Amino acid sequence: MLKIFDTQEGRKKEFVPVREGSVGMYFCGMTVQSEPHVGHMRVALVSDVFRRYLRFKGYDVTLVINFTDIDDKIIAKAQEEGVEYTEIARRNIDKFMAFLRFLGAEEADHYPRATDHMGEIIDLVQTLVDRGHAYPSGGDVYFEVRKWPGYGKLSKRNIDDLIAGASERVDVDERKRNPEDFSLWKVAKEGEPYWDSPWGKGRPGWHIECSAMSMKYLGEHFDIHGGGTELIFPHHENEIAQSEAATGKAYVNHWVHHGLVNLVGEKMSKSTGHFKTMEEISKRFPPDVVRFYLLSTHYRSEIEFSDERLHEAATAIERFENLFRTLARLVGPEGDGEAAEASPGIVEIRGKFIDAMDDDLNTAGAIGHLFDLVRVLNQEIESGADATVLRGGRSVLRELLDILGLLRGVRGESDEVAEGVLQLVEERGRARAEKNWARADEIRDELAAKGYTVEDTPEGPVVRKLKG
RNA sequence: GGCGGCGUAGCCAAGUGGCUAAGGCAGAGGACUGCAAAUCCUUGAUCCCCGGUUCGAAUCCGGGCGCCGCCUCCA
Repeated sequence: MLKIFDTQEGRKKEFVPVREGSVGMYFCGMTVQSEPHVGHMRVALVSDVFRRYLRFKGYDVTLVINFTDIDDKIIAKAQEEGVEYTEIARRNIDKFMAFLRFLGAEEADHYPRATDHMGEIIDLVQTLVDRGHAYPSGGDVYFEVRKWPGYGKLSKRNIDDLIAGASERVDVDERKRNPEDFSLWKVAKEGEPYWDSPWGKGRPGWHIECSAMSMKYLGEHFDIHGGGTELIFPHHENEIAQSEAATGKAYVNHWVHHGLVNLVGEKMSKSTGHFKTMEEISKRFPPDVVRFYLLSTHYRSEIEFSDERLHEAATAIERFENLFRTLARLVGPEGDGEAAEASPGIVEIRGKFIDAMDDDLNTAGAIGHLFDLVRVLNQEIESGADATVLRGGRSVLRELLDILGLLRGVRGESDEVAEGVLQLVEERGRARAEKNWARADEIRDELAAKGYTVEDTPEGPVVRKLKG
């Protein structure tokens, strides 16, 4: 039975879809004010693995990831660079999409942008005004928080504490009836982009777009809404208030919040400039390494991103690659040849993997079981198990790796080698046949200098590229 | 000040009442190898501290210490 944690209830709940057989998921993607960083990749990965696993469980999944492509910072950045705000948005959205592909995340079904949904946003604001939950004031429109009794149920805060705690920071604005009210629509300042609305020229506040767009693509009540923990308050709290006040019904069943990605103990933050861009990461580490690393901690935990951690992940990943290479050598490529059912030990491990994933997507536990599976397969190889059994075991490993989206490109083929390398390997073979060990080792050093390592197996030498 | 989270072997990290506390990285010993590599075998934990509940707690409750996040744009 699949259980998924829900921030609102503060516990794992059995997953029961709103509509039988299908799942609607909405994740807050990014505000495209600056380049995507590793933190954004965690959303991409968490949503991707949720989708893969729910699909594995037989659901028809619709995934929506939004882009906030209009806000103060984007406008400021555009003015600073002297370009249209759309240019800033386009550039960063393109990068986000490129890194999704880099990581091997499947495309979402929809990537809605705020600026493409002004009609829906304005309609929703109007509904809230009509229902008495919001009020126009000086070209702005505000949500009246005190009129919504459920306010604070997600973030477990009450309004008075909020005001007291943040008294120095809450905007004091004479257009608001109460300091805790938040804007649904903001009047356009001179020189800013704007859209026409019943309240004059302006643009949406930050929170309303997610309500409008999620309900457009997934309905007024859907299954999973996700994002980073820092979005719990105020963004998601406000989203619940707006959406439920507008529709009069429950909005989301499972609020899924992943932990933040830190760099050496400190949160990455746009305001401090303390973050790593994906561009930097993608140049230095292969996709599987980044993916493996991000999945080796439970999604709700914080995770520290460091070179040391990434290098460990790279070493760990090699265990899988080595196994696939050995298997390809012994029993041929995947899909070829007769396969028997995997051995009982492997079938048991498969069950444990699924149990872990059923338990709120415990990818860290699941990966632990995967290493058990690797060991069992290596043991079977060592003990000379039948090729059909090995093929069966390999297909289970592949099935489970696919759920995590790992090692999809790794088929165990030999590495491409540069010119002259094979000749050296052959020469080394001759030297070894003549027991000229000194020459053989010398050639091995030469190969290492060129970036290759050679392993002697019963089936002959295997050349591999050294990992940089 | 308010709200919330975390503290498990050298490092990372599962486990949330009951078999010998997963797994990875690093380390040590062994097998295999001409030597390696890969692989296999063996090897490491007073579960932050102090009380309490319980037949039984890493796991629940109370207190303490330490670290972190949110309350303001942020995945």
